Amino acid sequence: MRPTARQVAELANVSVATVSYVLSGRDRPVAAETRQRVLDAARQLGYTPNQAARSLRKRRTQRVCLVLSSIGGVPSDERLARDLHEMADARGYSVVALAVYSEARANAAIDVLRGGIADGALINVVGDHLTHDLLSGLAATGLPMVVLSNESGLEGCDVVRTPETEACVEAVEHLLAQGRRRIAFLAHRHELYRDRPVGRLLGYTTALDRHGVTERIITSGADDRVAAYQTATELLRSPDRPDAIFAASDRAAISAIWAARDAGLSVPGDVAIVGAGNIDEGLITTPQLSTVGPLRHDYTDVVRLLFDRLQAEEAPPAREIVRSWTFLRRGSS
Amino acid sequence: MRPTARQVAELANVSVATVSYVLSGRDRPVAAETRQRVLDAARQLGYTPNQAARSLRKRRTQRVCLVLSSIGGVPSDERLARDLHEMADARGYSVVALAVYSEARANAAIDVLRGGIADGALINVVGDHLTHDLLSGLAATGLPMVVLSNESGLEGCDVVRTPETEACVEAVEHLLAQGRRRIAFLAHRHELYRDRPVGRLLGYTTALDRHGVTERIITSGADDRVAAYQTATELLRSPDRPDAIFAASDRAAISAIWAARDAGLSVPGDVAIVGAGNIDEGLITTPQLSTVGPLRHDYTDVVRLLFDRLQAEEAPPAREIVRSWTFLRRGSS
DNA sequence: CTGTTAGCGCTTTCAG
DNA sequence: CTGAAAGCGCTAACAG
Repeated sequence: MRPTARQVAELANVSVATVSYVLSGRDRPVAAETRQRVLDAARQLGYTPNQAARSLRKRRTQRVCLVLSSIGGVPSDERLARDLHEMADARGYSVVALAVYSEARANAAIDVLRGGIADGALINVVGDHLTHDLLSGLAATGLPMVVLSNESGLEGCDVVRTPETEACVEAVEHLLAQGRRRIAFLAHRHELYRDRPVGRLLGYTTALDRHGVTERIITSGADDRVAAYQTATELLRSPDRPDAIFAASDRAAISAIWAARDAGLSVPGDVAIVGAGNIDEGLITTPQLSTVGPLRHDYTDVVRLLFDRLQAEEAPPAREIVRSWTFLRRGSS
Repeated sequence: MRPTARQVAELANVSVATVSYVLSGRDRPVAAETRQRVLDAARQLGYTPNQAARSLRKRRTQRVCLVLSSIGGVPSDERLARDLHEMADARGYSVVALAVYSEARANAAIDVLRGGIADGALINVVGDHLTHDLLSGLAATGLPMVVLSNESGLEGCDVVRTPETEACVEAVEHLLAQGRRRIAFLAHRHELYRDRPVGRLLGYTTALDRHGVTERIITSGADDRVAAYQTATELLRSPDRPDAIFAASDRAAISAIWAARDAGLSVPGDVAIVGAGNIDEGLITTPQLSTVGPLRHDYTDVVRLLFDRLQAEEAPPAREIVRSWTFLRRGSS
């Protein structure tokens, strides 16, 4: 169905080798007139080289793979994807994205990667679908990869850490310092179904533990603006309503601000609200949203890690980047 | 680096053919004991078949490709992606996603598809990066594809239409019927840089034309919640503020509701607000958001189109689906 | 300057 | 029940 180099060669009256040299632009001297014939033939047939054959032969795909929890679930993924695409473009790579969603598909995604879909991978999957073993096994194949994860013991790849737990501790301590004692936490689902607290939830519990506050109000809702609004509304209309809400995502926190306003409560007077992620939208709420997160949303350093690895002669030592997360006090707390 | 079938074969003391038969599970009789030896050897070496080689040989990838404007830009993409993944899973396909972003990358994406990255494609790209010619050229290669587009003249593929223009006309006529005359439109960028109005913007201008209203207030902002908030704020604080805002996205419309409330205006008393897309979040605003959009967010019919095509013996005739879009009056208008 | 040829790693006849 | 061998479409020596 699709034309092959062979057909182009026949049409142009040259060998397939010449077709290959002309079209892949490798520096082999070829007569201008011949080159033109090949180009014409290729255009006429609508020829595009078969990537499977090419990468089988060259043993590289000129592709990188972005592995995410889902397509469009997490706001920061958008920036990560943009920055990756930008650098990939500049270095002549194309980008494909893979969504993990479930544990079953985590295995499938690993197989696709092991099957050689790309020369390298940038992995940002929250939750525990992509187990440590899966990741280690993949790294052990020699696939260049950089993983955004706070898990320990990841070897053979670059790791990007986000000290979110520490930053969340700081945020909750800030609330405690104001005298708030009934602090509710809106969690991401993936942080709830674990045997012990991790990540942002761990920040919450750690801060409370540290200050001898025993009350824990933990609900889900951070994954979803609507759920967050409903949860916050329930919380805020209950007789023993919290005096602070710490949400594991800014989106949920913003919903909480709206829930508070709609319930006739003042923020931060009646209830302080803090989010996580530092999305721009926090600047247009009334009051502006206090949050923990990165000061700048820039993943170029992360992305560079991957391309350094791809273009290195031999595998460089595993590197680690620690992204900076801080508490940003604004009007809502 | 990565083990090949040959190495598995040597370790198991069988031929590569046997390895292939055992691992790809095709129904060739093979002794239980031999099968086990192969399985063990494969496990021991951590063998995963090379997909490039496999699909070169089989002339199919068992993959489908989802082509989007961006990763995580459009809320409806999330549903589309989910539904596609679900059906792909059920039929034994994997899914890779491609983001187009710019015109340059549109060409790159087409090349990747022509290069045979997948057996079929589901394409949902707004704006004009993916030109009619690019799409037609791709369809002409025989690649099974379904395209979400209102453009006419797309041949050789299934097309999914969304009658958004008509639904938008209805929404604006509803505003006009209320006596609103200064109706502002918050547009998506891609609708602004065209020679003539299309899509949702066209709905806006058509309705106004039809009712002899000459005032046009067209701004950008629909792509971005923050920009929408700022734009709406400017609009609403100006001396000749609009009495209605029609936003090309619900996200922007919700920002506009906030902007109105923060400006001390009542919705819909002082200003009516209507969005587009019918996202769930419109149900938790105060007042609830009037919108145009689908009643149910379900893409299984769209996705089925693709898999029907993939699994058909010979190419079925091009089909067309028209998704239903309606005006949903709620509290904000 | 150009053609011939040997694979890349896999699947699938065809022989046994 | 299993192996040998051809070949998917391409690239890269090597030979001319």
